[in-house]
Amino acid sequence: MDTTQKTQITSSLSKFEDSPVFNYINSLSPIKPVKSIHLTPAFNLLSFASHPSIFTSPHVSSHKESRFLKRHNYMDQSKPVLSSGEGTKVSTSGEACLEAGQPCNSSAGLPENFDPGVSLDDASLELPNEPLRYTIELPQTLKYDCGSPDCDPAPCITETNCASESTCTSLSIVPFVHEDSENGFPDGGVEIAGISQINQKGETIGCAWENLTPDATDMLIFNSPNDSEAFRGVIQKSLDPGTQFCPALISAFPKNHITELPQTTVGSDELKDPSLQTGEAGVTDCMSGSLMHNVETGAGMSAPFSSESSSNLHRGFRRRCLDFEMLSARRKNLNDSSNTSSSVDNQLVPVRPVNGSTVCIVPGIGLHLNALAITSSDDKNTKHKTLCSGTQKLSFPTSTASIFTPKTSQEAVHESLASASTERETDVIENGVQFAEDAFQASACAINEEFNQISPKKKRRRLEQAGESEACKRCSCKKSKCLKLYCECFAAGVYCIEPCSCQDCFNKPIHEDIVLATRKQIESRNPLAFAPKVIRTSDSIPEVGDDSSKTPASARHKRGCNCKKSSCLKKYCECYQGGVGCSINCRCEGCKNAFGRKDGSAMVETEGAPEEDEETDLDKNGVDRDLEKPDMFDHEEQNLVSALPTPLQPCRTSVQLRLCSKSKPLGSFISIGSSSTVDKGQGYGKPSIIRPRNIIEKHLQTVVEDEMPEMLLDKYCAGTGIKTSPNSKRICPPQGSTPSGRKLILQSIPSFPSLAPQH
DNA sequence: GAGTTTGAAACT
DNA sequence: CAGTTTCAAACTC
Repeated sequence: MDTTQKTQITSSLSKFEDSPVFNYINSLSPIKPVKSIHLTPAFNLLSFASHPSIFTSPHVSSHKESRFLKRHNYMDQSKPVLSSGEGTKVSTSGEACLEAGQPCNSSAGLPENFDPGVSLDDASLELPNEPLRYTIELPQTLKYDCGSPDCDPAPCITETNCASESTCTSLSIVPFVHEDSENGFPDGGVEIAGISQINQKGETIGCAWENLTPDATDMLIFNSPNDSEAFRGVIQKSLDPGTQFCPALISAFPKNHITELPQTTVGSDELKDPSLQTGEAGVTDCMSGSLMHNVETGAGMSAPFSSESSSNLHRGFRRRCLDFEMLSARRKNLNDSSNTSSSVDNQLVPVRPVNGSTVCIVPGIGLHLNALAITSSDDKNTKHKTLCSGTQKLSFPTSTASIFTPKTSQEAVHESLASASTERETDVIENGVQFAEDAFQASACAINEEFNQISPKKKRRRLEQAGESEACKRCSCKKSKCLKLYCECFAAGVYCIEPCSCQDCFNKPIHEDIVLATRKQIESRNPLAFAPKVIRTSDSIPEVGDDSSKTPASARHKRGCNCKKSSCLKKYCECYQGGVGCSINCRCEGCKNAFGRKDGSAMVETEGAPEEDEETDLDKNGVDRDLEKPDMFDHEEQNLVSALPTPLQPCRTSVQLRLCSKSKPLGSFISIGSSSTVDKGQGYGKPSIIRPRNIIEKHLQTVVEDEMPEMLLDKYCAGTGIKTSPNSKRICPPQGSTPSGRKLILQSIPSFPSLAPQH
């Protein structure tokens, strides 16, 4: 722009400003023109990862976003500490913000003004109420903060300081931008806005703060022994009240939906915790889902700031946060785009669980999420142990439910879900739910991780021993560089994290390119390589069907096992580990799989009735079958409730696996049509075990798994003509893979979502 | 915590 | 496709 233009603009602006109309608008709108301008650029840089890359998402998008969000979170935490000064950072935008922030903090102590009272409160409280406005309001809050006398106009977030550093402003501004749609960041704006509407409040604030705080969170890695403890306290807090969680969920939900959710719980609880108040904003941001925020906030908050503890916690979360962020962003997008179902499909795959509530899974992200979910589950489990001694069953994985624990939360969720009449709404809600779950799980996992960080192995063992080892994926690869399927993390589509004890790990966001490339390679060899190992065969795969009965549940292992010495009674056996019975596909010797023997006899164990006709049964009513077998949990939560405590591990495993699959590619795979599949679905192998999990999870899991396989099969088998299973084991049914209904679903299914970025 | 066992994954 | 090797989880002590 030429100076002339600028001058013109400025002049015009001044005119406008002068005009009463402008004033009026100004009064109404929180947005400040100036900020918006700065922001746009910043945005680009920051956020957007936008697309989930294939695998994704985790890496790029997540990474970036995560950072973005993270900061927020951290900021909150750090806030108190901030003053200390981290001006040093320069590199990232966030860092830049820091600089900007510093001045603010130091200068005026603005932070306090800024956050605490107003912003936080508003955020937490208001969020539920006025989802839509958040975007707008946030800015306002910012304004207020900044604008507030306390904050010097100059130093604060506002333009002057930040101006130089677009990031800073950008963050705060973001919301504005979004609404204003001023910038050309439609996406960014949207996503951001979408990501955390709720967050926005906090975020916005958080942003500013974060900026101030900088990456400290990232940067700061403390090994404070206390962390765990601090965490506990926090976590417990967060966990205890289901209510808290609710808020998180609420936040997770699309704005529209949010309103529906019970607000009361949120506000009160969160507010109660001082810690929450302060820290949450940031946390929520990260979580986008806000799920995290409870936990984190609690953590962060609780520790009055031992930056250390909080930092650690955050770190742990971070990873998860990324996912969440991703999810949230996408969800928002979905919501936004919800109008255009098609678009949505690509990104999210709404699944309809039993209840009819749909769950959306993010494709690319899916992996992550899935992984997270899985991991989370594990983590959750672990947490439960530690945190909730009593409630083992509450598995985080199911996470939301468990987390929400309190019925209230769950109920609220359900209600919200139920409330949504239209599919979209349901979808959205579910997305929200899922998201929340994911976030939650992630958070949980993160927490656990943090927790566990001390000694991954030990923790791992503990968990495992506890039977929850599976929760968060952790690997200890030494030679594979975590770029092969040997690596559980990689196989699960997630990045390795701190708790991992791997060596020379390349499965990190930093090496995203490598990871993706490797994934592609592997997928090229075996398209199903990253598909869930456990598939619900019954419907989809008749082949097995022949003796579908094999697997107790409708679920089966994708390739089948090849056990020779373990008699399929140990986790060495993937079928057993997945909580499913062995099937024809298995080449095991001396199969004694408790979930169902290869010959089919075993299956009986669980049930008396053969599953054979799962297809028929499922087709008719997946439920029926399930009913027969506890294994199957259909989707129904009911079953869960009744669920027996069978071998937890298997359950978990199965669940986890499913989750993983889910998270991975599955998400992407799952298509809208899935509903049908879901219905059928159930089948986890011996799901009975699984019950503990939340309903939601179940739904998700079931859906995902079931569908995935089918989809995969269909795709590969029918669609591509590739019949093979990766191993050459029959994945595709010789005949027509799916009997009737399923195929439809498959078609709808996007494609192999797998990690691979866009093929 | 170290070592062994096991079976999937990868390689030939 | 089958056999072998590599690898890391699962398991045991």
